[in-house]
Order: sequence, then structure tokens, then C-alpha cells
Amino acid sequence: MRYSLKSRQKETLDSALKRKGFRPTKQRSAVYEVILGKKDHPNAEEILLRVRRALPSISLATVYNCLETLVDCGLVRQVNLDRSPSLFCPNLGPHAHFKCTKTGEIHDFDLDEATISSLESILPEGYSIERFDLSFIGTSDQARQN
Amino acid sequence: MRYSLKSRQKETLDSALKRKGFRPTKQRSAVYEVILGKKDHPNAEEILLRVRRALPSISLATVYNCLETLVDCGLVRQVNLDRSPSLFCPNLGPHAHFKCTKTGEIHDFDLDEATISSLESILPEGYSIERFDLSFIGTSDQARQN
DNA sequence: TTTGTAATTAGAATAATTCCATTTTTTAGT
DNA sequence: ACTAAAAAATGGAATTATTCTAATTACAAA
Repeated sequence: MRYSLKSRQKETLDSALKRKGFRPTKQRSAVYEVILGKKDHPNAEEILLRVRRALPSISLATVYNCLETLVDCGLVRQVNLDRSPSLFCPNLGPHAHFKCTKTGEIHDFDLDEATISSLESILPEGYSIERFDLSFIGTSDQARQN
Repeated sequence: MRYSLKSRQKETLDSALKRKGFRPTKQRSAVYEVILGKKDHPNAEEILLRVRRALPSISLATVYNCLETLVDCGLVRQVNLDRSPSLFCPNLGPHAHFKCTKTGEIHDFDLDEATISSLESILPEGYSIERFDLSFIGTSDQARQN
């Protein structure tokens, strides 16, 4: 393999930033790495903790700034379930979220083309969709698997 | 017609409260009336303003308390779109929300049985659904119609 | 009608996020 | 490389929605 995972990530990041006219910085890169590094749904505070392992002086304001930039670039998705803090998610494919009311766990479920187009067909003419959020709230008997 | 709209509302409210062991109060009744009175999606602050026309001394804390009770009784639905304040909605039937990024308007779209069951079939065995939220973000060329 | 409990109230507290002013970094042009 | 201009990072203050607290008031069962 010619390129490591990290160097491919870096290229993705840099080209996405450049496309939007943003500058590459080590903070953005560190935040991006942290989000890709673990397939869970951390919030800004948790991301701060993880990023500080590599970049001890980064501030929470910067984490928020970086997240905003990454979301703007389409590299990361922001998820809001009820009134709890925003979560950030590396899964860019179309998917739904399931939140377990017992454990607080959040699971992703990929959506196939048929489901997506049947969802989008709910809206009549004249509505154009930028994105949609589908989330389920309930309980699951799956074990925690982070 | 034997009963006015309001007296039927009052019965619905009182029996739902009683079923859950909550007491009927004029504040709860006023908040409920306000939410049913206009088919839009007001937030707590806006509900406070509207309720004060009938009950000038009601406090914001009470509005929050009443809303929590009404949601708990299943009389009203709480809607959270991105990070903006919670909205409250009298439409109890299964529906999706559409938020227009240009006007901020929120429209409801009823979901039929087929759509609902196809949505629910996204989750595998072992997941039980208490509720789900489906919201679309985009633009619409419909005129504001509140 | 008392009496215990629940609900309302005003204001303080909290939590997530954004804003602001300053410093640091990055980039483009020399 | 050097430097000016623009963008980003930083720490702390400010904001906003919401919840909590402690005191008062209203309800409903006996």
C-alpha cells in the first residue's frame, strides 16, 4: 500500500478545505483525525479531550470552530437528538440514527437507495431537499460495542 | 353541535391529565389552548407571549413545566431541529417536518401507513421504537401560510 | 375546612455554544 | 527567506435555552 491511512485522510482534508477556501491547520487536522479515529458520536467536549492528547493547548472555542469548518466542508456530520449537545459523526453515507433510551448509545443504520427515494417522495413538488435527518428513539437489546 | 371546540379540548386535556395523575390547572389549560389555537410551531418564549394575553402573570418556568406535562401526556409534540429552541406542535398524527432554510418556516407532512412501516423496517430485530423523528432541511417555493 | 401534596412563581444557576479582542499562523507577493 | 494582509486560534466573557431552588399558592381527598 503506497499511502498510509493517515496520509490519505490528510489529502482528503486538505483538498476539501482548499475547495472551500479554508486553510489547513494542525488543529483542523487533529480534530478531523479524532473524529475519524473512532466510529462513535462524540460531542465537542469529548472531542476536546481526545484532541488534547495530541495537541494539549487546543481550546474549546477552536474545537467548535474546526467542527464548523469540517461540517461546512462536508467531511463530518452534525447530529442533534433532542436537546442534548450536538454530536459529530464520521459516517457520510446516508444513514439513520437510533438512540437507546436506556444506555444512551447511538447506532447508525445505513439507508439504501429505495428507502431514500421513498423518503424523499414524501415531499410534494416545489420542495428541494438539502438534507434530512431520520432518528429513532427506543430501546435495543444489543450490547454496547464501542 | 352540543359541545364547543373549547369544551371538547378541555375534556381531552382533563382526562389526559387525570390518566397520568396530574392536576388540571388554569396554566396548563391556557398553554394547551394556545398550542391548539394556531397550527404553527411556537417555541416556549412565543408560547409565553401568547398565553400572557389570557393569563398575564404566568411565568416562563410555568410554561416550561406545562409543556413538559403536556408532552408527557401525549397531548403535544416537542420538535427539535438543529440547535434552535425546542418547538411545540399540536399535530399528533405521524408526520415529518420540513424546515425551509430561507424563511425558517416549518411545514408538516403527514406520513401514511406504508411509509411508516417501511421506515420502521430499517431497524433489525432487537430494536424497539418509542418514536422517530424525520425532518427535511431545504428550500420551498411555497408562500408563508401561517 | 383542614391538610398534605402538587403546581406556580421569580430569580438564580447551569450548560452548550457563540462572540470578542488579542495573538499567532498561514499565505502571497516580493 | 521577508513581510504584509488575511485567516485562524485562543481565553474569557457573553448569550441563550433551559432547569433548578426555595417560597408561596392552589388543589383535592378526607
